[in-house]
Amino acid sequence: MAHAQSATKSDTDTVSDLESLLGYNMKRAYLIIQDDFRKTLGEDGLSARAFSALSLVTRFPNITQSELARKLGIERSGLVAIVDWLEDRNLLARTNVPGDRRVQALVATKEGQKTYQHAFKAVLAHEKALLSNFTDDELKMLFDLLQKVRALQEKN
Amino acid sequence: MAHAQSATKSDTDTVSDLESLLGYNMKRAYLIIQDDFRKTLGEDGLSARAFSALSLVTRFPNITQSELARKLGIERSGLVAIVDWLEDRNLLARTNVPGDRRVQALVATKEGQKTYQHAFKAVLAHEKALLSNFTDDELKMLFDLLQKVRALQEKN
DNA sequence: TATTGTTATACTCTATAACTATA
DNA sequence: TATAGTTATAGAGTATAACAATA
Repeated sequence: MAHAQSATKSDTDTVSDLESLLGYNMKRAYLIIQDDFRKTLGEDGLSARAFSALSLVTRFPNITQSELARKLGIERSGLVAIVDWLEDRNLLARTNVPGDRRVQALVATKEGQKTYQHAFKAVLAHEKALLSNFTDDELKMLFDLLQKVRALQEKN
Repeated sequence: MAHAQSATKSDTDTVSDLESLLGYNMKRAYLIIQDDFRKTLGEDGLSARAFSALSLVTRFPNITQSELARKLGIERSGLVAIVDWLEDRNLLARTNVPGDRRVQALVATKEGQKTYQHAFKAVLAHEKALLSNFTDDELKMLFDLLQKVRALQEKN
């Protein structure tokens, strides 16, 4: 992807060809956002994983762990620790499902819902502040283009 | 960042508010590119870290490990294993620097340079293929916007 | 005192494989 | 046989702290 080369002649001295790869640019940009996220929710706050999981459980009450793992794009096994962590803090609960005793339907507690709404607002506000020098058009463009990348892998 | 909402009314049923966060979109998009990268260079090929390190050593011969770590945005200590790995495969060498015996200047071997050039071309070609349904304008936009995100954190 | 490279160590994230209890 | 949740385990990737050699 030989783009992003609005580089002047003199940049040739300092710019590496990594800069012309989307993967490299994406990783570096992502790390900045990720760092901001962590600062926002704090040392002992929700991890990105817990945040996403809690979000989806809030949005889809009684979702199963398998289904949640699928939506998050991780393995079932990896979800156990996340759900344990959230359950330990009384943010969500595993509940029995009449008719299929294998399944553990997940529901957010009142506290979990409140915690999530609070965290979501904080993250949104911090992103807004971080990206304050982007125009609305630029932000829309960025979201749309990232969505287009994500669409390359249809499954949901 | 309440963008990316070209969502229709009916999407409200299936879309979570995670979709309105840049961090979430960036992570999902990045994982797709990262996955493609790994498939490109194969099981026993260069890792992203080794690829980036080899690239910078090729681009900046005699770079020190401290300087390389700084450019990669990782700790000095983390670089040791990467350099060991590359040195074991005869892709680069640690060399003594007359005048400062603390420093280990890194230089790519002939084989390292060849390996990198080959890998770079492969990654570029795979990215191009992966993103074949993006217009040139879209790609330029995406690169520019990611650069703008990266610029939020000036340090090199 | 400060810096370079290094080791030891630990933590997060993730995957694979195998188990159990159900279906 | 197949599925949901779980456990055990291992491998990246990364960070912090401390050390030896050198400046």
